[in-house]
Amino acid sequence: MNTSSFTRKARDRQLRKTDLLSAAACLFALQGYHGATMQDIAREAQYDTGTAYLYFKDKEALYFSLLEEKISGLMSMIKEKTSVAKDVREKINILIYENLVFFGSNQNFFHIFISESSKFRWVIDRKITASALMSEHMNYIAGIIKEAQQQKVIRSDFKAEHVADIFVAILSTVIVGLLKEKPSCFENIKNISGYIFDLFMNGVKA
Amino acid sequence: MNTSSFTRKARDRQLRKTDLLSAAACLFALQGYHGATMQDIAREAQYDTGTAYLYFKDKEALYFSLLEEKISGLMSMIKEKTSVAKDVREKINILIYENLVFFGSNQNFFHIFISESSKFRWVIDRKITASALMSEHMNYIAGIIKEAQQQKVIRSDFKAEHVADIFVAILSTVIVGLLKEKPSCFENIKNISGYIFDLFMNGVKA
Amino acid sequence: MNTSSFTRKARDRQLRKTDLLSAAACLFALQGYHGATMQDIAREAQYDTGTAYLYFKDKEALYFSLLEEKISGLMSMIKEKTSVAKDVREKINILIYENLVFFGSNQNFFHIFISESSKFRWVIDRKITASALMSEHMNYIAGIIKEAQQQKVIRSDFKAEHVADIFVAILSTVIVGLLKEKPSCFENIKNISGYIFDLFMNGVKA
Amino acid sequence: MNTSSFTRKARDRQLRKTDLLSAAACLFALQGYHGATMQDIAREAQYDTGTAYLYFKDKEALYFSLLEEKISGLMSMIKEKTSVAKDVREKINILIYENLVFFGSNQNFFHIFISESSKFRWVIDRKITASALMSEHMNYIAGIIKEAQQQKVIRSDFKAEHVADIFVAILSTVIVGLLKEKPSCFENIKNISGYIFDLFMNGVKA
DNA sequence: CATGAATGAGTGTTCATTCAT
DNA sequence: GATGAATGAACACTCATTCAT
Repeated sequence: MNTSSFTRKARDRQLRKTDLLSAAACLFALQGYHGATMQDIAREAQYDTGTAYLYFKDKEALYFSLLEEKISGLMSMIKEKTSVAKDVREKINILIYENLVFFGSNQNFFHIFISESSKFRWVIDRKITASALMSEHMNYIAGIIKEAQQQKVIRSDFKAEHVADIFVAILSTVIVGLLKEKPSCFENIKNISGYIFDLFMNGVKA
Repeated sequence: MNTSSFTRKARDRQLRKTDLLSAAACLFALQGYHGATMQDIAREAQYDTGTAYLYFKDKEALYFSLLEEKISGLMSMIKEKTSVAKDVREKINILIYENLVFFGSNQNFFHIFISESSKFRWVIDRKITASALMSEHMNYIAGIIKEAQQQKVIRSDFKAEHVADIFVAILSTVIVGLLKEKPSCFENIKNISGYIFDLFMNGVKA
Repeated sequence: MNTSSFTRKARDRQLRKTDLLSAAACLFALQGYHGATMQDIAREAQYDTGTAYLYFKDKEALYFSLLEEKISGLMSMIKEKTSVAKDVREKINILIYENLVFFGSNQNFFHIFISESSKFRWVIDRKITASALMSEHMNYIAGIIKEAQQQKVIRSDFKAEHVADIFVAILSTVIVGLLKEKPSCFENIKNISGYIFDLFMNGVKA
Repeated sequence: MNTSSFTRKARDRQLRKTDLLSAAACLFALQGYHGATMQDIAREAQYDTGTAYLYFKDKEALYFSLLEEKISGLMSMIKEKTSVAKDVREKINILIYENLVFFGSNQNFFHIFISESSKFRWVIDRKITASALMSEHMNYIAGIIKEAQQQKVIRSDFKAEHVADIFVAILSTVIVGLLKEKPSCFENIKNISGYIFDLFMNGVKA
């Protein structure tokens, strides 16, 4: 009984957090970090202002929780899917494909993601904060790139980390383009994946 | 006499504006648009709060002036330098080189530039503002890409605008990498330019 | 339960508003619209700065709420009391009497009222705002005057609206005199009413 | 030479003051004391901001100079014209007539005048200032009323000061009405004067 | 003396955060 | 735990006033 009650409590708590994080994703994406107010977010999630503070220490914590939740979701999905790849080329293809799938169904979060990518550091109230998750994510990709370099699939004259950055930059740029044109066209993802892989591997020369 | 006095006044005015724009570049880069206060910016430029408002209608105007001044500077430099290129490959090379030169000596502004690039729209106080300058800049690059496509230098299966976006993304990513590692290493720009051109044209395959 | 809780909340809210309106009446009367700061008003009502904004959108809204509340209070009292008058002379007498009673116990507001009466228009930040309430009040009085004109109690060679203006001017002037001399002497209102009626009807000739 | 130079200087100085006072009259009338800025007033008079401070200690001084200049102009005119009256009834008639003439050609100032009349006291920056000129003006009128009372032209059961207040209130109210309807109809002043005298003396009864 | 740029204190307003109910 | 009113520090922006030229 205790256990189940504890479990239910914990589950409820997680439920509330998820509600708030969804609302936050929506509003941070639309209005930016500063433009979205805690009251707006709470109300969007159909809670009251103070309630948000029962689940998140402050606005920053809410923001980083959102980042953390989404990125770790993306990472675990990627890890799972890439683990079955027969070679590193397929791994990269899966990486691209899964990113497209993920951001296709997390379009709000994508806005936050790229805004975050473009930051070297996070400054709030003169206090610098870094997003550890973001680095972890980049490191994982860099790991795959390194593997590809060792297998002579990818040139080795650049550091894997840099190549990873460029990989993400190209991927993000294509997604931005897709979202600008028709947000719903995340259907033929298979094709788009292929294009991106081609672009990344072979560049743009004729 | 009148003329010289007018000239000096105009020059002084421009001087003050430049002071403020430099301070703004520094603080907007470090703290972001919302994080930087007008008071901080004014004080950084060694003026008083109200003085800033003699030169810029409001915070937004200061921000967009900064954007405008820098981007139009970058654009005019690029236009001038690319105009002497003997072919489109050289044009692209110059484009890369001049971007590196420019952002090497406008590192503060670079932070703002990429943060701005990553915005689909600008939301301030629920009012959406678009940066026309940014589009103009991208259009110019897209023009060069289109030329390259017509001359079969760049593949034609992507729209020029998308290729331009990817070009800027790769360029920016490399600059970010350079700034992260050693902000001063903008010396061997020639080499770096070559790498970027190669990356852009041929991709990362081994 | 819900109902009572709702009622209490609504009542509390009204209580807060009333507190703030009283403080506003006091400070606007003493310092004028521009002289009184929101901080002063809030503090006078023993709230903090931001609290005032929970109840009134902005300073102007607070000011006009005050105007509205008081004038509509005055009007409804006048309407009620004049409705039982047996003839139009008595109506006018009641009008005078009730004005004296009202402004005797709303002396702060009286300062605002006459300052407002002396305005042709309201200019805040280059934006013109008119006080509809004030016109309504004047129209009601003009209605009574018109009645008196039709019953040959008041001369008909002036437009009722102008006579109403003069009526209010005389009334206000007498109240100003009373307040200047001894703010507490609103006791023998009956007598004063008579004097005013006489003055209004018969003028000052010997 | 010294003398004439001194004279010219003094005259020039007076000229500048007059320019500024006219501009002030216009802007204070239109925008109110707080709404009109020193810069606006100076520019309206075609001077620079600082110049205004060479002639007036501060904004308040400018405002009160305006009041003083106009009211003393009005008073001296009234004194001159009433001095030739053959009896006190004619004095009062002249008083009315000259007020209409004066405010007809000083419509801007009239707005300021009535706004000032409706003030018991002047509060700027928590400092109370009284307008001595205004009292003097009222005292002069009260003197005429007293004379009329002694000559049994006006009833003696009210204090002369109160009757003077009522006199001014009626006069102002009529002027407000005229300005509202057609600012230019200050032509048939003779007629209007007669109406006002009648109203003041005999009231509004049929 | 005239100028008008610079000053900086002060205002209205917002919003992250707290806490009594 | 949930609420949402209260808080108060912080911000953008204004404008009377000064002072170097």
